[in-house]
Amino acid sequence: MNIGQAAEASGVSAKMIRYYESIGLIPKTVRTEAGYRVYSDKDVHTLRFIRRARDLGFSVEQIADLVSLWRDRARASKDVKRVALEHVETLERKIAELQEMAGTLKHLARHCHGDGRPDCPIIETLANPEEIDTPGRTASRFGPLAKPAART
Amino acid sequence: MNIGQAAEASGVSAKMIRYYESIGLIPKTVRTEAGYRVYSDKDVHTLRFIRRARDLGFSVEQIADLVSLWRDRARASKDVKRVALEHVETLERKIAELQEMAGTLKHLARHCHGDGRPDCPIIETLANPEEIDTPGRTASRFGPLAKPAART
DNA sequence: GTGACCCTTCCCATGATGGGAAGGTCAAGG
DNA sequence: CCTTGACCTTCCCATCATGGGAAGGGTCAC
Repeated sequence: MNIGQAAEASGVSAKMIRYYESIGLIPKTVRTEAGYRVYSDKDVHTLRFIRRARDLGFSVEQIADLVSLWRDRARASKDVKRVALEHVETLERKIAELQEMAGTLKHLARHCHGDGRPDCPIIETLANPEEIDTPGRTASRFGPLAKPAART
Repeated sequence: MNIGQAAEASGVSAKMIRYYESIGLIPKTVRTEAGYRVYSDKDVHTLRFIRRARDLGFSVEQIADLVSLWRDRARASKDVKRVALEHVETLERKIAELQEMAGTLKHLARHCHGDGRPDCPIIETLANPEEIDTPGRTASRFGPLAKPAART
């Protein structure tokens, strides 16, 4: 099977297959005399594994770990679980970060007329974070400002 | 004020200030005879605006829009609101995507012993997505597979 | 043998950011 | 006046996973 067919069958683009090979995530394949890469069904199976792991958001580095755990029939399931749960933590941190952004924006947008007039708490808060809208009740969502943190 | 002081005062790194200038997000500054960039308090104010917008996850492109709306005293608040709500939608799509990943993984991890034994539904599902764990009750979280979508 | 595809490698771009090198500038203290 | 250290300048490279595209060669069916 050529790379195009392997790509089709696995859902991983030919470009990415070559890339994964170049970084060592998958081994170098056999080549035809003309230099074409040749893939077996087993290779396609591996590629599918990789694609599913990507779909779950694992980094290539983590996938390398997962693939080698997969290959290792004496693996300890706790090692797999650890990789997975670490990733879950990363995902949840990211989710919380995005939720904070969305929450702040929705709060601001709720108080923006959204008509032809120029006054707008969104722009005003960006310009001057001292909680100008709804003075009093609502706690400052923009106080310490979504931490300058992990810009991932 | 030199770039280092402007960076300090605004929370935007000197590197990024130069970058923002290079892509036209902020105008070219005055320079001293020696070629040093010089910043005013007004410039720092703009940089702070930009930083807050970044903290809320706006792209540089959106920030360019926001800055020009900010400058435009005849702006319509609906234009600001539109930019904000579009971004909220993007954030929420992203959040949903990450939540699906995290949900799937937590589900799988819940059924993984996480001990020294090799059998592990996480790796097995990656290898063969035909819902091997808890056969029966639980709906396939891995059926159509987290869509190959937006790998942002 | 020719056209329609396929494959190869190589380079470039993305987005926002940091690292670092090589060299110029400035202010303070000796 | 000169040195030193902190700052500035530009330029290039790296990140991460992915796609685009060019230039050149291979394969196959008609």
